[in-house]
Amino acid sequence: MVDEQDFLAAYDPRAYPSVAVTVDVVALTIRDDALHLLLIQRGQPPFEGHWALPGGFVRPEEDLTAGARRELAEETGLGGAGLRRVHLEQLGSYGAPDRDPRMRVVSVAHLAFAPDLPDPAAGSDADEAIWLPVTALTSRQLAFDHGRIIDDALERARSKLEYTPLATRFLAAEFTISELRAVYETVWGHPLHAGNFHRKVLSVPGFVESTGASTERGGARGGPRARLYRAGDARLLHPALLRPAREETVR
Amino acid sequence: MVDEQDFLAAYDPRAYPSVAVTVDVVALTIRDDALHLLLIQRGQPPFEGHWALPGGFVRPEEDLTAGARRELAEETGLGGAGLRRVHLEQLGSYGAPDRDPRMRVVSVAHLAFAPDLPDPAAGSDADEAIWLPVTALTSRQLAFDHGRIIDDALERARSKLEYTPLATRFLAAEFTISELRAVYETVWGHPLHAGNFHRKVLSVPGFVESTGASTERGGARGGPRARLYRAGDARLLHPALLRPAREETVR
DNA sequence: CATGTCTCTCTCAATCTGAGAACATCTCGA
DNA sequence: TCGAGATGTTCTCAGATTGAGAGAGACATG
Repeated sequence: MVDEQDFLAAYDPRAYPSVAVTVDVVALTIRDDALHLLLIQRGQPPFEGHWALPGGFVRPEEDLTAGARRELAEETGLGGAGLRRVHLEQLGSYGAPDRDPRMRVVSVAHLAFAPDLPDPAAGSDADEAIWLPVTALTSRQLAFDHGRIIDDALERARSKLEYTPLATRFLAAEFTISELRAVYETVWGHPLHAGNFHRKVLSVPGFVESTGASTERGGARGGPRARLYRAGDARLLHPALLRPAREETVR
Repeated sequence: MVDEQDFLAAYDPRAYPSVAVTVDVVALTIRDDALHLLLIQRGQPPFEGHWALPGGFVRPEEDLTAGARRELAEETGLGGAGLRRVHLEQLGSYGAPDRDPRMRVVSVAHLAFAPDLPDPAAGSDADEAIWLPVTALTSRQLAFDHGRIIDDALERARSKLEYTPLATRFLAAEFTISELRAVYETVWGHPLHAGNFHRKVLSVPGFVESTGASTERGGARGGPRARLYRAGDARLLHPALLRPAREETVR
């Protein structure tokens, strides 16, 4: 069971064939009531012209999450203050031996939830980064195994909204219950009952807290001014805000 | 933002400083109504004499999960057939720059649920592997950041029992509802109401299916023979089997 | 064979959810 | 300026789910 390489590596990991480690980020935001993610069109082979997640090699002195935060900052043009409202978590690692034709590359994928951000400045990095609606993904060619990473990320995002208050990270610091509901409807992909959602959000301890203020105007198409809330101090929703039953996905 | 190394790596990842990638496995099982995990006492520095998770370097031709499965097989002595009943999933990656004093090592941690297995054969691998009760962890010195990995794994395990039927992976192919309840009580660390648990398990579609048979004898301390079930075809529990409220952990 | 344990079912109250409705407030176009 | 329509918020009510307790019957042990 113990081969020569393992034996050497036990004393000195440098004796083992090297692997490159990258961090990739699935950055999600909501624009015009549609879920968007940040993609970059590749300028060189492999997969030249295909779309890829923002990412790059981990630097020697930085932690994995720090690398992801750096990549996100580079591609969005966001500074330290702006990044603070962005949620970033590790999604998982992807390391199939043939996922990069050049050499063995293990990618540590991350997932980010961001409020609506301006379009990336074209000159901030060498490549062209854009916010693409997830519904437009099928028409784009994706590089490497990024299609699978994105699928996993979207499912994680849907799931996270159920038991964490992270939906608020898609919104400004102050928001209305209806705006929060729109986040859920966009990420989950189906409408929710306004009254029941309202009741549920206010009943979960620490989900949101009232600012006391209201919006300046009513809704664009009518309706009264809405009360404003900010994110509460809960890290988990209890009881959770569950998606309606989805029998198909269960088996 | 684009430094020399990034620039080179864009064309050839080999130009980038190398990182070692390992897979580690937090293998959990239940013995004598106590949660145990597989640990190995290290025979060489660094952390000589400390306890570590089974793991090792990823081989060039194997996927991450395949590497974890191989490590698990080596340390448990389990063959292909035995491994099939073991649940294995990726937990997350740990890559703090200083987590291994020798060089930059990124570890892709995995989580395994196994039925009660025999003690590892002493000669199956160079190191001494044992099943240690998780309650005894505080008295052992753990190598690297394996303490944190184990903490994360235990929390993941507790959470997984809520919304997946994976508790059955701790049991033999056929089991009683009481044995299943014992798994939950062991992993969650507190007793459950027998009647309500029974009702819930049978009401969740696809969680368990009846074999029609019953145990040969009653319980060791009395009681009727119990009906036997096997795992159903559900991959998710819907509605979930939630832990009782835990206000403390929420904020 | 008496005692205590355990499986399994049942009841009841409390809570939560889904669906619908009521009502006041506001925007917009006629 | 006014009416129509949309929206925010609160209620009601029925159905489902959960927590707690109780009880009938089967079984091991001494």
